[in-house]
Amino acid sequence: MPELPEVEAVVRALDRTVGGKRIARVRVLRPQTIQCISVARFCRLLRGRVIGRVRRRAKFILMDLSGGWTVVVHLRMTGGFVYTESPQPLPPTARVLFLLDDGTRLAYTDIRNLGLIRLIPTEQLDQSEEWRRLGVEPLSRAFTVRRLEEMLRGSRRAIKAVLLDQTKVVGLGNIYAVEALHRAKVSPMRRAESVARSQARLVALYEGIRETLREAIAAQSAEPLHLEFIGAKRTKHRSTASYSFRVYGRQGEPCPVCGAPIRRVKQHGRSTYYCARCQT
DNA sequence: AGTAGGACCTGGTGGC
DNA sequence: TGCCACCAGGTCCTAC
Repeated sequence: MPELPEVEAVVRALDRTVGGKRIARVRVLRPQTIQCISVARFCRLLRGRVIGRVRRRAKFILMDLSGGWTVVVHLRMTGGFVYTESPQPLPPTARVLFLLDDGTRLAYTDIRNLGLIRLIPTEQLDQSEEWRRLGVEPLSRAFTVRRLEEMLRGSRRAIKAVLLDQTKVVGLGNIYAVEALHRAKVSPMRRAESVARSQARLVALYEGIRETLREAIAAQSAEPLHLEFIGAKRTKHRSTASYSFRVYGRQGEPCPVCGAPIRRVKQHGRSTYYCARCQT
């Protein structure tokens, strides 16, 4: 589920629901979810702190706390949050509970247990090696056609692989990389350097990335804010309720642009969907 | 510098 | 119904 638009939706929902509340107590149901710090220390350091702003960097969720600490969450594939009044039952996938002093509680849930939570001093965030390596935010002003050109130039990798590389540009995952390429009419298999050489393709891809992400974010925020079910994944088909994909998951269906059947191939072990007629 | 492949985990789906 | 293979939105590691 979670690529940039989904993480952004979770961040906004969290900011509205738990921003400003005080953490009374923390219960860790699955110790391995907490990284880089002991569970005891994690619980002790969180107790009594007030949750300030909730923000996002790349696909990380950052909850700033009073006293200069930040909770860092990465949802990976199946992480999410559930917010409930105290007596209500918890989902079986709850891994960490944040009990708030107004009697509500926030549960971090994760089916596959790939997600992670850390607690680090806010000021140390920017200094970590991992943070430094993160690429540009695609919706920020720092991301320009020029910047895109620089990151593609000289690379013989497939363009899709570069879009998924979080040290280049952050936030795109398998779905939105595929969607952006379709919008830009660029083949996922085309070498990055050859995209860089064509100004038309470059601009189309730049716009494709931004429009795809903007639309997905807009679609998420058009949905009613689920207070009780923030983020968690539960879908029969893989489309988000109000956002349907142009090509992702649509093998064999007609391309929405030209009608040719959408193909599915494996690239680096992951499914790529594209239209062989209009993406070149 | 690349890529392929596997690992981490769990659950859902479709075929037989 | 049971069993099995395969699939999944992320990232990291090792071996070529």
